[in-house]
Amino acid sequence: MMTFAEFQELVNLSMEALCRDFFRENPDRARVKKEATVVRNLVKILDATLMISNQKGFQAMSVRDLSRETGLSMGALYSYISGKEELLAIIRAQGYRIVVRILTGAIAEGSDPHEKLRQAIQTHLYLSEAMRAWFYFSYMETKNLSKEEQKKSIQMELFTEKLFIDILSAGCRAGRFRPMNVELTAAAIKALLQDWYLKPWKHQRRKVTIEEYARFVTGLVEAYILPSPAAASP
Amino acid sequence: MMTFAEFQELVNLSMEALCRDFFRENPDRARVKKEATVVRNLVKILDATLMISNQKGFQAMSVRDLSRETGLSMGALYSYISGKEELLAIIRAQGYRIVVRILTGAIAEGSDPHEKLRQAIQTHLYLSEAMRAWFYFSYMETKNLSKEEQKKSIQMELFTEKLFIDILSAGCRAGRFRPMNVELTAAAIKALLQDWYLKPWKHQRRKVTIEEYARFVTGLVEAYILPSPAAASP
DNA sequence: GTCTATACATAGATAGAC
DNA sequence: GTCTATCTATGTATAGAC
Repeated sequence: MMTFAEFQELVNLSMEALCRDFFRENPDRARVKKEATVVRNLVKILDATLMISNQKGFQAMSVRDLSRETGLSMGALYSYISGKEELLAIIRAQGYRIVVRILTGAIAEGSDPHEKLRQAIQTHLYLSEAMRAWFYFSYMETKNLSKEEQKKSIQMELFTEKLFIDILSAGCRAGRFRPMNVELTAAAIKALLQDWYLKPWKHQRRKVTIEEYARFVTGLVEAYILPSPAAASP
Repeated sequence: MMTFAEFQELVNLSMEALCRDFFRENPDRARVKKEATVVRNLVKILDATLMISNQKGFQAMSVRDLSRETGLSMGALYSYISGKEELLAIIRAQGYRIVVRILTGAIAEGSDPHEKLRQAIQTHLYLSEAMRAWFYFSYMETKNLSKEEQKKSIQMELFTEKLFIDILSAGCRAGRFRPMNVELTAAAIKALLQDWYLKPWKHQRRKVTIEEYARFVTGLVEAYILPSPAAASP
């Protein structure tokens, strides 16, 4: 299996790459035109937004906070973003694209259900670690968004959960996994994976590495879904 | 095992009982003196706070929102609370007291580790369902609190987790459970229990009852911690 | 006890100089 | 491209009539 360091190197998830993509797709969005400048400042703005929001909440973050943290004046800030609301849309949309791309790519690789499941658990964990601030933000702020944005958030949760549901279902049909409620099981897997980035303080304090955590979750899930040795032999 | 309806009837967790307790302990806190009035309005205020905050976040809830929702004028509101901040303190403190009381009480009842574990899982779930708004609020707003209040929140998470750690440890020592990383296992149980109130929409949509969910979590955890039949027999 | 009216601070956003 | 100064809306909180 891949280590987290290898994963992080393999997929370039830097905020810079993300902002460059965004600028090239929406070149006329900002008042400023030079790519290098836009990317440089957009990186600052988005990084600062995630950091401040994850400390005290997006709503509590004022644009003045953002100005102080980025070193840009109020006026400069508003030449890159149309307002606070747009920040939410950019962050969410760019994040989702990456998540969909990486997760579906990783799962396609696996051959049998068992291997696919391990791969999905590990990739989901690694991805959330590489984009921890984004995942945390996305989870915590969802309920404060507009109804429409909330819907997209829920769709994303259900999309990633569906990846697990499909793997589990395929495994059941193939007789590799024992019969089970695949929806509940997939929901449980999601909850375990989310706990990693929702409570970083807990795992840091106990010095649990992400590789250990991946093995633990895999073991816990497998103990539940694999046919027990006793039942399988006769 | 007890059903949720029975649990809810057994322990009276109404907001009214909670507010009455609070008033009797802090009789000189509010400007208003008549118990019936204070309790009646405090119930309105706290209920409204939880409802609005859980929809758009505590920070985004204005005192004017609170005034509209409770039917009390701004002036009247401020004769029950000293400010928005105090609301947080009241809600958190009263909630914690109840959680500690109910959980420790329920776990003391169980005899052996296995029974205690089931009891703890079920009670934690039922309690979070009976006080769903409070649990959701507590989870979502923690990161937005003052450093000191955050510490109390984390202590609470660790306290309830410790209940599970102790049960698991006792079970391991008694040879009833197989050897395991009890801290990781307890953390996983917490994550599964929290998922119930963090994503009510998911379970509602799938028509999963809380009794079913309790059985599912118990089954999942037991599959992991019980010595496997194959390993146990020789 | 409850209300209305209001003070005062801070928020988001923009105009126009440089 | 970036800054400072400023507008307007909204927020928390209080004073004082009833």
